[in-house]
Amino acid sequence: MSRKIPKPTDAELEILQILWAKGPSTVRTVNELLNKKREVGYTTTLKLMQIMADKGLAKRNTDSRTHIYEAGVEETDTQNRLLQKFVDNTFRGSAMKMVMQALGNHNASQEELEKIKALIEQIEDQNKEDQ
Amino acid sequence: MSRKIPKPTDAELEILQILWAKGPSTVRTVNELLNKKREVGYTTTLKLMQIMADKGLAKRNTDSRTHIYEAGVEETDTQNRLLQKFVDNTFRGSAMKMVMQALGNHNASQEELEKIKALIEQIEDQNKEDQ
DNA sequence: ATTGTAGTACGAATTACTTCGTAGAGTTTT
DNA sequence: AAAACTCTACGAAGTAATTCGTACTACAAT
Repeated sequence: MSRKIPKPTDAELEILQILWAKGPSTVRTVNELLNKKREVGYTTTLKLMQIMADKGLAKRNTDSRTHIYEAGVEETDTQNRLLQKFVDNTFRGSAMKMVMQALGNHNASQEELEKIKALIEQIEDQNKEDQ
Repeated sequence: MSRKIPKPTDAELEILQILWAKGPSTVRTVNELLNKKREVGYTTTLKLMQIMADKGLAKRNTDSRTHIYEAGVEETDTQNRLLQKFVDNTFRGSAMKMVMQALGNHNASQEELEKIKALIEQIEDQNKEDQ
């Protein structure tokens, strides 16, 4: 029986970001990277990563004394789950409203805009096929 | 000295959504609306709204015995603040990545896509002016 | 072999948020 | 005017997340 993997908390997400970006890492490495942003004790990071391994958010290899951790969940999947919840909570479910605000806020470069336009066209084509 | 108004918690945000949607309301009204989604005790809602008034997230008129509450922060501002933080935490600051995922995920209607295209054009025009 | 360094395990304090019970005061109903 | 109801205030329990200290073990250096 594989238990369902829960949504990561904020601190867990911070660590996942590092594991996603760097791949398999030791606690020390992760802690050092975290400390570039804010001060965290080594055992704090260790404990969190142990909890994450428990929950299935991370996998660890305990063959050598120094354990190696890697992400146990996919970056994109996780982002999507969190995005869904965020849109519900903050934009009452209106993803479009959020997209509009994000676009309006952020200084989008021409290149980024092109990518979005391409994506929109792709979606439109698909909408047509569905008819 | 006006204290800085803090970021609303999840429960507070739920209440703000109601206040934004309905305008000035009593605790009873808010509680009844909340209870359409999930069971919450009256005094729980009351306490939260009192805390929100303390923090400045809500304003209240105590002229009559039954206090009237209204939102103390702007909907769009608040959404933007939360959006910023969410993008940082979850998408490592890449608003565009998030937009792409939101667009890809959500089944956008043609009408919505048109709105976004219009917005993009607007941004592009402005980008040109800036040169 | 002793000392120092790096690692895991884990209990427990701390902090933040949520929930509710109870008390008391003001209204309304009978 | 008593009873029933509605409201605010507020302490405090409950729950979840974060942080860290201490104990213990393994390895490395002297």
